[in-house]
Amino acid sequence: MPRHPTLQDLAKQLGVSRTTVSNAFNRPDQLSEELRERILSAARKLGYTGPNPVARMLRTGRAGAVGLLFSEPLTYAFDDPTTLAFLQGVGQVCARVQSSLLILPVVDNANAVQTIQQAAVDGFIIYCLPDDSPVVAQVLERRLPVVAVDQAIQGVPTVGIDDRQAARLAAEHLLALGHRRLGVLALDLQADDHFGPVAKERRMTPNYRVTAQRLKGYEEALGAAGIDLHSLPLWECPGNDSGRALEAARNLLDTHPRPTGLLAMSDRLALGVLEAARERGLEVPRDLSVVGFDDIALASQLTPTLTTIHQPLVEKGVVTAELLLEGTGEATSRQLEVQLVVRDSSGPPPTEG
Amino acid sequence: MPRHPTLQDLAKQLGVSRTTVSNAFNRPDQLSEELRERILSAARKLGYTGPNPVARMLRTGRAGAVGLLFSEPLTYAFDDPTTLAFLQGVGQVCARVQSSLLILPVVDNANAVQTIQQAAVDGFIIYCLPDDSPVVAQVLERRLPVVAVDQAIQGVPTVGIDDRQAARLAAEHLLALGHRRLGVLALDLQADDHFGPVAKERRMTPNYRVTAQRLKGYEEALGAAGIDLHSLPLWECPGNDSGRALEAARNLLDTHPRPTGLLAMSDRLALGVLEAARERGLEVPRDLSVVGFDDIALASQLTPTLTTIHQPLVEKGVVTAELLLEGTGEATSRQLEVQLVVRDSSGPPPTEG
DNA sequence: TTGGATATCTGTATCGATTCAGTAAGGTTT
DNA sequence: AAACCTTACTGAATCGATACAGATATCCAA
Repeated sequence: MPRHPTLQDLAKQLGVSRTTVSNAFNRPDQLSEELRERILSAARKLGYTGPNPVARMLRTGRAGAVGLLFSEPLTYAFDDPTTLAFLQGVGQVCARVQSSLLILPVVDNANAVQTIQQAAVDGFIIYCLPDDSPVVAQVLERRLPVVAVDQAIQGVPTVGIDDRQAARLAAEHLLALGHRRLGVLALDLQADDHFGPVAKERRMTPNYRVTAQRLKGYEEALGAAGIDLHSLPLWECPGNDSGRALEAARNLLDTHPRPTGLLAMSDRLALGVLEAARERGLEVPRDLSVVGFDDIALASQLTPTLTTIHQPLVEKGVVTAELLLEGTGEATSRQLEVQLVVRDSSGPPPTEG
Repeated sequence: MPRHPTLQDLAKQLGVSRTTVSNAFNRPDQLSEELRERILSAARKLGYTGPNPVARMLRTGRAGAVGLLFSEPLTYAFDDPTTLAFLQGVGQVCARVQSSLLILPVVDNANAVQTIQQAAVDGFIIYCLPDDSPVVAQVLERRLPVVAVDQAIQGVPTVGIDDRQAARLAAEHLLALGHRRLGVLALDLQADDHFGPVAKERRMTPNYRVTAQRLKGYEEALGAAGIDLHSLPLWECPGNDSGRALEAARNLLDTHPRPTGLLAMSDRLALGVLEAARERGLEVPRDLSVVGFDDIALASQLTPTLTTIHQPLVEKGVVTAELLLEGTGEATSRQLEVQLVVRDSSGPPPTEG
């Protein structure tokens, strides 16, 4: 198999300089229309497919791609409306500046070193890695622009929300309605895929900032009402998986006395709660109130519609990408606004029988 | 800001050759452990972050990434369990050969030219583009390895299933149960996002091979039972969107006489049908039978569980990536096996009242 | 003692483009 | 007619690495 022809070959064949051929492709205004036509048609004849993108990258110093790091295998990562909305935002900006998205699935930390070192990108987005992940260190070593999402990393600009305040709004809502017996469905506290009730010690050492902050928010609101968060049942559902949330909710709803309200750290977890309630013959919100988090599209389409914390997911992606790609030197962190959205899944607790 | 140090700088500082420094990073067995240590520690001190991936690419001729082309904007593309399972398969193989995944959303065809020409990849996967998309031509012009999925392109190996035969199985199943009044929810026939009933003329000129083949399969089965496909109501739901399928199913179920069975070209569309039936107070399968397509994970978890055509979605991704990345020269097309999976959503039609 | 492995390191050519300073021809201004 | 632009094109330097063919030095067997 003969190798691809290069710009050099084309130039030689036509008896013009490499520069001129390059200009034919990149700066049409730098040469006569006639010569340009001649070059392009010769290119076609010769099977020249245009300037080699890798060589161009090397010369121009621009990769035309941003790297997106996930801790999860691809499927789990994408099978999540929150992530998807975020990606949509990132994609919008990428399209605008002619960049692509390089997906870097970080499965085991061993091969991550290679993957990260070899990625031809102009910058990285760190999305949902545990705070102490060695991957973060690897990324920083590349000394490229980095933006973290929902995560505080020393010296790295962050895009996120005030998770503590947001969670607090959710808990205060149920408390204001009169609920006192509550339960919590939590996202990952640590990166070990632990599913089940959470022992007190584990509650104290979460590795994911988002989870930690939201727990704190719940704790503050409850504390103000004289309730100790750690006296409440708390179930960890890793991977934001509504199937597992269903399982968790079953368990929470089978305790006595049954909680009258459940706080879910995501709408997907709340979905599992709604399903479990249906199974148990509990009517929402009459018998059980549920508050989610995120306000995914589905939240307003369910029956009943879901009371939740709205966060601007698409905007999060847009802001992140803009910070990374259009950042004028020193990028700074951005905190986006959240909002409690009261819908049909929450109401006053049932009066004691 | 001083530029990143290079391998050259490091070599000069240490008084060794570039080759040796390169070997320190890539072939530890080619130099003494002691010198290697010295080099690596000097690198750390100097802020050298390892061989520049772009320069390496240029020299080695390997990009370490595969390009994945979608016709849809990112969100729609990923918000689909079928695509996700496929991606999981691709991701597995990529991880094994140390490649990343470059996502190339092709929104408008104008900027697609740029995007495709500039993509630093070892090959392309064409996923769900209309048969006549100019993007396909663009990709072929790069003269890189290409594998198409569910799509027949001249001179390009394809991974897919026998869609016609599969659709036929679905239709035959309902016919064998005794159904005669059927309706169809179709995927995209053309790339114009048309939603609604499909006129006869449009049925004749589908641009998506998958849709075309499945229609043919239905037609064959129906024909064998003496029914003309084109006498049945057929509703197009672009984007594999269950929300739109709900809307479509409402319309199909409100016709008189009401169909006793609906054929959905995907499980997601079938989801919409189940929801519509619930709204109308129809019990499945007593009042209405539904057959999906794909056998996504959810299909076996719904109430009722969904009768559908199983296709190996993850395997599709694996085979595609293997063909592309590990292909020994001439890759050949691969057809994967499908299977009718009978579950609870199909049964005999109601006896005429 | 000599020929041949083995281990360790070097030097040059090359990958395929872009950049930038420069040149020659022709046209304009004063 | 001299001075000055424009337009259209050229050539050398460069981006940052890897491949490959040597070059020494060291050690061992015959």
